[in-house]
Amino acid sequence: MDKQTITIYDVAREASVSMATVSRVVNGNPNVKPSTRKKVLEVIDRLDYRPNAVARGLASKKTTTVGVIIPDVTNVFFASLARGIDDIATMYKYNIILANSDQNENKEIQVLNTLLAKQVDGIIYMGNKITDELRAEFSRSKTPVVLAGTVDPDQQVGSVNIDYIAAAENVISKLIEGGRKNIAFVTPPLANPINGQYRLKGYKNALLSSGIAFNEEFVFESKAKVNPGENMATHLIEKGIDAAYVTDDELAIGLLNGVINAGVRVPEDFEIITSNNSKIVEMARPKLSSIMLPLYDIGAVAMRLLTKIMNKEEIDEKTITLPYKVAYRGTTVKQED
Amino acid sequence: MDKQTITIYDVAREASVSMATVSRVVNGNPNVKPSTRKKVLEVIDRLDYRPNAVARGLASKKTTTVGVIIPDVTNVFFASLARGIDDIATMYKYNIILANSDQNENKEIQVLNTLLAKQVDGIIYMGNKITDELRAEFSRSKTPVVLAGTVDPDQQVGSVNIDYIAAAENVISKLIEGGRKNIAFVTPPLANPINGQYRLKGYKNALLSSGIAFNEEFVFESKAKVNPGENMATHLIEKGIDAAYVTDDELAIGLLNGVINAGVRVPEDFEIITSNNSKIVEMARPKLSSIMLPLYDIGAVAMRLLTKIMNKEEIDEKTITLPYKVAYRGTTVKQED
DNA sequence: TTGAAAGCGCTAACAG
DNA sequence: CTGTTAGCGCTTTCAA
Repeated sequence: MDKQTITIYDVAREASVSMATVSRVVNGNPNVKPSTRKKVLEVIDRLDYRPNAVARGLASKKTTTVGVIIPDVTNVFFASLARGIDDIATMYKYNIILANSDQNENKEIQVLNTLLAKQVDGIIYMGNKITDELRAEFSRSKTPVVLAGTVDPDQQVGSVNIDYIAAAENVISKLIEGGRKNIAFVTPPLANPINGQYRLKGYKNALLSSGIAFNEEFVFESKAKVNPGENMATHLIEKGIDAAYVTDDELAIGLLNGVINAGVRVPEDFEIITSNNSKIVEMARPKLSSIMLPLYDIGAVAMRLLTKIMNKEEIDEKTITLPYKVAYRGTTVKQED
Repeated sequence: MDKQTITIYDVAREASVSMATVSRVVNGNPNVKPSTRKKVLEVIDRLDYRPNAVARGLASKKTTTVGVIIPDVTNVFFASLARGIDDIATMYKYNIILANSDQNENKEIQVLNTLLAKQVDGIIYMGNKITDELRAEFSRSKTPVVLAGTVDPDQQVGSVNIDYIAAAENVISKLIEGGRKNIAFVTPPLANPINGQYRLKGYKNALLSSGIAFNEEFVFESKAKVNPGENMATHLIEKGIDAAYVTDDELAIGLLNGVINAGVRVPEDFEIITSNNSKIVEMARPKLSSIMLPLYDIGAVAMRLLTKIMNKEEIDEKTITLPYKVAYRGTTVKQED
């Protein structure tokens, strides 16, 4: 036979109290006489009783678990956000159900639905473009949603990001000040508004204020992987590119390696600055200069915001913009700020 | 008011059947007259009914979610395993609750308990050493556990790994054949039996069969990070090391960069071969030679094994050893197998 | 093929 | 400070 699972009822019987009282001590309700509490606690310990969270969830309509939709855990960028999310979740007694979406729209909808079926108390979404269907699903359920490292131009739900436009503009301006004229904008699909709208806008702004004409040929779109980055190097060099602002770290390290392999000196003849400051930047040689996106913090703050919403606390501003810095390392001439 | 959550009861009423019947169609029970099924399905669609998984879990005692204990999602090695786990989990209609443990014993016990409280149907554990307390908890509950990329010398629970001893012995022998005499064993804490027992044993075996004496001074223990690896480089060089077998990819890329920065040529004067073949190997320049640990597969197979156990199917062998290959790339003189 | 009814283990009024 | 009593939304016998 199975070891009989022991319930709140068993504890109540053994302690000669009602299950309501047991429930109270389990939930830390102060309205219990110390001696009673002690007695109950003893029995709980003796019987090795463990409250059934599922039953709890059904009765209280709260599961203390939040759903996290992530493109791919294997991507250091998102993994770092996830780590921030989980730490804060744990701090507030929540668990996370992690689901990979591969940025695939159907999968996202699908995953969202099973998350809602599981009655998660909230959802953190990381991804790309928020499609209309997804937005519709979000607003159709009353389950709160917060976006982490993901923008929704509509700002219907909470979100945590940095000012991508200003950050890009900032670093590109510095490149220009340093004398670079032919600066490439290297990025994964522009479909992601962070790249296609915000960062690209920062890039254009920087060019504009320096009187440099925007050249569509200097925008390179590719998969966010090392090899594509490495392979595109000669291509950029042939075009006379002398610096690149890259929006993904894997792409950046690939490009860096490709450029060096082609015999071009970095940073003397070719500068590179990337955007996420994930741990990849220090695996590079020379180490990659980068906008210091506070990855962990974005995840942590997003989760914190979500706890507030779930808790129905007052929110001053649900669209949060975190500060950022820039780390000038080995792939730029400028080595400090 | 809240939008009233619609229940199986509402569907039953609207469709003029009993909730039992609705339950049957929702669960794909064949004992329902096609016309009835059709009618119910229509109502479900019209009312946009979504079964409450929590209630389901309570009634059926199955949650279709498994707990995954991971040291740190941010670590590419574990993240890759997690990806394999999630994909197979999804395939079998399970969701995963992901919990970071930081290899911290208390946290692990703690996490395990909340996972059990949430009535997960199974657990996948990734980590380090299985402490006695943890093992005790594992066997105390009837919830099945499978280890992924983690060994338990006791083999009480299921596990998926490769033959770490043979793999290490293999690559180190090749290094010796190539003429290397002073080969370092560079590793994160030896407390993990994969490193401290298995791989180290392979290292010793290789030395032994070549008549080389084991030198304790050639074993370097460090954190599994890039910087420690980079910093230890000169240290190794001073000791006359001319090759290194590294058990962690981050450590390996750090060491590689450190060695090159010190002006030593790789692979001509110093060879490096690492162990996990995570995506880090191709971020290195030259690319890191590595034992091809089938990361994704280990996770996938572990989850598959778990589904079988949860399903109470016959298991031929719960201690699974996957095959591996070796990729000789730029950090070894030998460039093919 | 379908329905009635008894739980699953716990929370949350409500009463005392 | 403590007990009684309804449910929470669904699965699952057991009958019909």
